Amino acid sequence: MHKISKKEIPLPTLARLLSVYRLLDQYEQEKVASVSSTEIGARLGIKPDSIRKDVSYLGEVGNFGGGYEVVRLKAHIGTKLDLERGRKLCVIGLGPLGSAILNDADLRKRGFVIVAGFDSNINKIETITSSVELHPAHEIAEVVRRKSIDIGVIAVPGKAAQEAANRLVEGGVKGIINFTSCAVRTAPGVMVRTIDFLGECALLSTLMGLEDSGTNLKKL
Amino acid sequence: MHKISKKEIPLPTLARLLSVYRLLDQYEQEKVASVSSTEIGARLGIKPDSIRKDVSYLGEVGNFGGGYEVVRLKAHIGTKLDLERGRKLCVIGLGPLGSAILNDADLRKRGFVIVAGFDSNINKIETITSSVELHPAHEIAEVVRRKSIDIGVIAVPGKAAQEAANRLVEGGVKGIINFTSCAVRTAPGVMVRTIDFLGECALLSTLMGLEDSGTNLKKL
DNA sequence: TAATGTGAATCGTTTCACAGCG
DNA sequence: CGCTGTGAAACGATTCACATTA
Repeated sequence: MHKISKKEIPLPTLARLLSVYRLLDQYEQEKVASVSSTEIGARLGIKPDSIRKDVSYLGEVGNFGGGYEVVRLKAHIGTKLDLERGRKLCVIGLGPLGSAILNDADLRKRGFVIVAGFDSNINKIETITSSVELHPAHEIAEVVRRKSIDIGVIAVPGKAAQEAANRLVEGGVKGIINFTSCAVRTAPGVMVRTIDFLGECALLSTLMGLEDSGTNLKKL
Repeated sequence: MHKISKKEIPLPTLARLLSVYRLLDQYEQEKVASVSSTEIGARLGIKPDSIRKDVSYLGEVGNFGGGYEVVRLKAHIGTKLDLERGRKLCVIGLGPLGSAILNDADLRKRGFVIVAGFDSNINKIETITSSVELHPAHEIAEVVRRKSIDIGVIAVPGKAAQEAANRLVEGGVKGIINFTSCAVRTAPGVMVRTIDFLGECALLSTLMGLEDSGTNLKKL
């Protein structure tokens, strides 16, 4: 089987494929047998064309005239993208946000397990009740290495983000989720995704303030 | 002055401009007088070319040969994009995530004020301690309208997201931040930004699993 | 007939390269 | 001379249109 590479599949396509996969999981539980690109698109707010092209990056799998078999398409995407693999995460920063993530039940359902939490404040480590092992921040690199943690989630104040990232990279993580508004630099090969709530608020607010300038109506 | 419209400024540019603005704020506090596109870019992980083009969407403001005056550029961006305007937010869903957002101090610093919180569980409303007014979920539309809330933050379980969005739109919000993995549909004119932690984890994990296929080295 | 799969056209963004200015 | 500002070229993703097939 041909192993897919980053180069041959656009990032937006990958992101959409993942949400299609989740949707298919729902359909599967609801015992739906088959769906069309139109139905999937309507449900996800994506054009059917796009769904079809996205799916076709992974090879043919649909039934001409009869849409996609739910089980088959799900398996197809899952296999090609190796989605059922588990990942070990850790959370750095145990403020309200970090604590919320620690106890997030949805992660587990998708194969993500949080195996450690860190904070520079020793009090918090002793106070917080959680099923996850908690450690002081200076042990990040060591624990990440020892437990072979794949992904680090940074939930510290902005100023401490780069330092946290450095320790994670030192420990050998291959991916980082950064909840800070601050850009973090890492070694090549370590992927970073930033989730910037404040930034999204600002973007939304700005968009709301700009002129619409002309109708968006294409056809009447 | 020419009022900028959504059509004439690309979304990615807008997002970058907002982070430039935040960076300038920092520089201003550090009493830095001027910066070049190269410095800004290095700090933000963006190419200098891009910074210059982004800035130039708003008109000329730099000093040829001498970079940008921090104060002037900040004012320029701030004015053109009307960034100092305040916005009223509300949070729907007072689980760990929603509660974390309620107490987020950074929002205030940027002109965002949370003026209401909602949950369908009456117990939570009575239990949670917060400076924000809390209401049962069935009052969403009414309170949003009465307080002229601009933005609704959805922090409920996925299944309840669409319903929450409907109530927000009914109340007249102009923007929604959706922390759910589920797509929400709204009336035209109401902007939605989705922050999907689980999705980001999945995307990161998948990217980590794909082949790099060939070096990325352009020049040696 | 009702859907998929896909080259080709289109659209939008980024990058390039250099003219212009202090 | 250094750095901005900007048309033009390159790139990447989306949309279109239609041939294809159960």
